[in-house]
Amino acid sequence: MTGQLRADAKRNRDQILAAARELMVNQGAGVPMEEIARHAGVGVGTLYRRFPDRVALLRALSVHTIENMTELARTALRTEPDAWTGLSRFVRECVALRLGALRSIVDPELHTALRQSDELRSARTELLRIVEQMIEAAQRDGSMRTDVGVVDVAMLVSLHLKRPFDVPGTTPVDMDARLTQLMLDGLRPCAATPLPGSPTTLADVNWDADR
Amino acid sequence: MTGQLRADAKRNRDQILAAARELMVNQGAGVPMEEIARHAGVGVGTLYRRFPDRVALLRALSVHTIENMTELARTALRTEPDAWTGLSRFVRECVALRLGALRSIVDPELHTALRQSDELRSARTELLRIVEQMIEAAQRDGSMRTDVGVVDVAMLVSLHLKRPFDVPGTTPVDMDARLTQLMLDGLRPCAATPLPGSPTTLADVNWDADR
Amino acid sequence: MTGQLRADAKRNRDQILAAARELMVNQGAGVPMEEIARHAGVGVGTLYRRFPDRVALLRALSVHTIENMTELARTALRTEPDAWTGLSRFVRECVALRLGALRSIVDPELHTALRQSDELRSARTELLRIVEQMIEAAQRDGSMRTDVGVVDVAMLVSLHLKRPFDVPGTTPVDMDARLTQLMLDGLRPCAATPLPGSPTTLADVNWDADR
Amino acid sequence: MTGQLRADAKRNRDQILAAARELMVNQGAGVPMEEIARHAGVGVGTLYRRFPDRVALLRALSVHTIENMTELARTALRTEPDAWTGLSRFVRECVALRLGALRSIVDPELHTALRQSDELRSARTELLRIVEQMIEAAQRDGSMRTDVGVVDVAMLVSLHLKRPFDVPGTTPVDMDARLTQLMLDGLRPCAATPLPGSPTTLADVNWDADR
DNA sequence: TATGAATGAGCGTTCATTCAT
DNA sequence: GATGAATGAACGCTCATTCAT
Repeated sequence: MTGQLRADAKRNRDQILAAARELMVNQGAGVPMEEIARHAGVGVGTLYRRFPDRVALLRALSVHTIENMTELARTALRTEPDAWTGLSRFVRECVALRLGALRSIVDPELHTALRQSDELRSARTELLRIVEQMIEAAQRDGSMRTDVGVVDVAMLVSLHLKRPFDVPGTTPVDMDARLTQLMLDGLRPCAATPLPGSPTTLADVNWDADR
Repeated sequence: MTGQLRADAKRNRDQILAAARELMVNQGAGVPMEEIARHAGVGVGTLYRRFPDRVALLRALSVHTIENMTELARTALRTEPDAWTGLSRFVRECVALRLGALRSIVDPELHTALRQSDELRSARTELLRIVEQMIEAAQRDGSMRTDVGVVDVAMLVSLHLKRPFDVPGTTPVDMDARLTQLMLDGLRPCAATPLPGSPTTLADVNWDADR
Repeated sequence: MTGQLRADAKRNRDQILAAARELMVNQGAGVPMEEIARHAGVGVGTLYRRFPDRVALLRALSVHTIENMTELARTALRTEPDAWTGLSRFVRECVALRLGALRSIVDPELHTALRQSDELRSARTELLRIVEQMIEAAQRDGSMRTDVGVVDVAMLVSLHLKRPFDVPGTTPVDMDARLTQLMLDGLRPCAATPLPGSPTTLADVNWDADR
Repeated sequence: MTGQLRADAKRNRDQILAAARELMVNQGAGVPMEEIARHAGVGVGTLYRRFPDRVALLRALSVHTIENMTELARTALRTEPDAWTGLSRFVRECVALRLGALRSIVDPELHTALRQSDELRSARTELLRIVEQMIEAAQRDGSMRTDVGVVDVAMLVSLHLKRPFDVPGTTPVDMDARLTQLMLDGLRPCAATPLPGSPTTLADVNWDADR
């Protein structure tokens, strides 16, 4: 009985998240709440019942997204023959799906609000730990330069999540693939020019300063 | 008399552009027009007299910015010993100054509006031509991979114009330098993995499709 | 079976009324219906089943309150040695319990809606009749000025139902007692300054004009 | 030149305050801002330009009102033959004009916000000082009971600012006069029943606790 | 010509009420 | 009969743009 109700509610929640993801990734985090509701096929009231305000919605979306990414990372690590291939695949998938794009779209004020969330914090840490494993393995077997850490890679990927402009004469999907490959090549040991500073790893970061 | 007035007017215009640049780069293209006017030390009315609406302001700002970049590119080309060094310097300068950041901040709707401008179009072409010279020279002397074109590089740089998040435990300026270097290393011939598609050069692009 | 249900229903009804009274007296008649329901430990649906809208709830609440007051008046009349003492006690009790405060909290629009109720009308008449008895007796034995009627007293008391501001340095309960005493002293014959108009009694009032 | 503009602006400001006073006194402090604007003959934007939010409007209104009251008190003190007559006149005028009614209409939350204002605080103190002079003089010459202080009187008057219900068969203005007279008679020495606590004067009150 | 006042459309959010479960 | 999810109208407030001075 409650199960039924919950099913409906759950479905609504999911539709809202899906609509929000699509609209926010394409048009920025400022999309009118009403438009999100409309796309999800519900009234604004329903949206607000699930997510008390825009920040809450963004938070839920971010956690959801990060969990998707974690899943992708795990699969890549498990499935691919070596760490570097796994990492490359993971990065390509993130870019293709624009997973995580939200973090980069958010305006500074919202961004600050987001950082407060413990749930987000721990989801992020879990993800980064897995990516760090891939990186360390790749560095150990010599397929990746050793002067970069997870945080460097995360920042790099986050830059690539912005959808590039449409340039008439090119196809966006090709452009994406080319840019991503250029980024990956920059992580290889061969061309490595010494970097200023030192690799930024999970251990270096004091996330608590966020609080 | 008119000379006086024109001087004043010019000054107003410049102050407005400066204020707009600073505010928009830091807080996004959505900054209230009134705040821009206040920072520029003029009334809103004056702002609107110079730039009939937000898009016009953005357009002027973009042209101005591109002209700055062109200047930087020219100087780098003239001053540095070889093309690759010139290109690297130019890229680092653009990133450091966030020149061009506006294009990437702008929301899609504004972006479309911007593309309509002939003035912008020709300023951009002029800039890209110079960068293309650097690229071709660097490719000729073997210091740069040959499967990329100006447009690829431009897209790549534009991704790096987004200001990265503050990660507690790192300094933004270091982070910038590291990420930029990684991007540049990806453009070197040594690690080059074959790219899908073909290098996108000025000649390949049909800008007219924008109209 | 039905008995069970009715008992439950009755209990729900009472809980709702109690919650509504408490919240409305303290926070005004505008309290969200959902908050009332929550405080009563029921769902909104249940609240709306019992009371089709806010006005109906208010009406029930008012009737209930007036019945309480009637009870107090009866007891005071029966228990106290003389009419004036009885009246004073009744007034003090009403003020202390903020009985009737709802009438004064209600915004004009709701107020108009309330007046339509026959049930309310007759409960009120019953109460006023008893108070009138006390007044007439007190006037007869010389302990109360003779130029006032029930309606005057009722209006006066209703003014005193508004909770006074907290003034730092005073205790609300003391303040209440002082203000109430000042009001009662004004009803004594001794200081009586002639009043404009004539005493307003039950007989003078044409309640039907409300309809 | 600015004078002209200011004249217009000033006129708008005054119209807004007048509209706000009328609507708030009659319908509570919750009147839609848009309705206030409409009554004032301006757009909402204008209202918000003058008063950044509802609290600011209420604050301005309160200060304005208190200043009116101060003026009335001063005149009464100067003009009437003795202090008691002056006080009576002042009280009657306040009631007739519903001056100060706003303080009593305000919902608790707004009320708290209002107390923060230094401007309001000092206007109020100035008013209370003058009323205190009248009270002390009246007490000295034996025309007023000595167990009450300004704060008691202020609270009493504030209760009487609530507009009484329309009772069919009575005229509101008569009702006002009768109720006010009853209040004043309660302040006379003759019928005085000892009050609990002690007179609350300006000196007793620790307004700073508000901050 | 520069100013900043005025306008009103638009967005975020709340809440009374309805209705499917 | 009880529940609480869904709806949408309404209100507070902001900001782009216009226009009187």
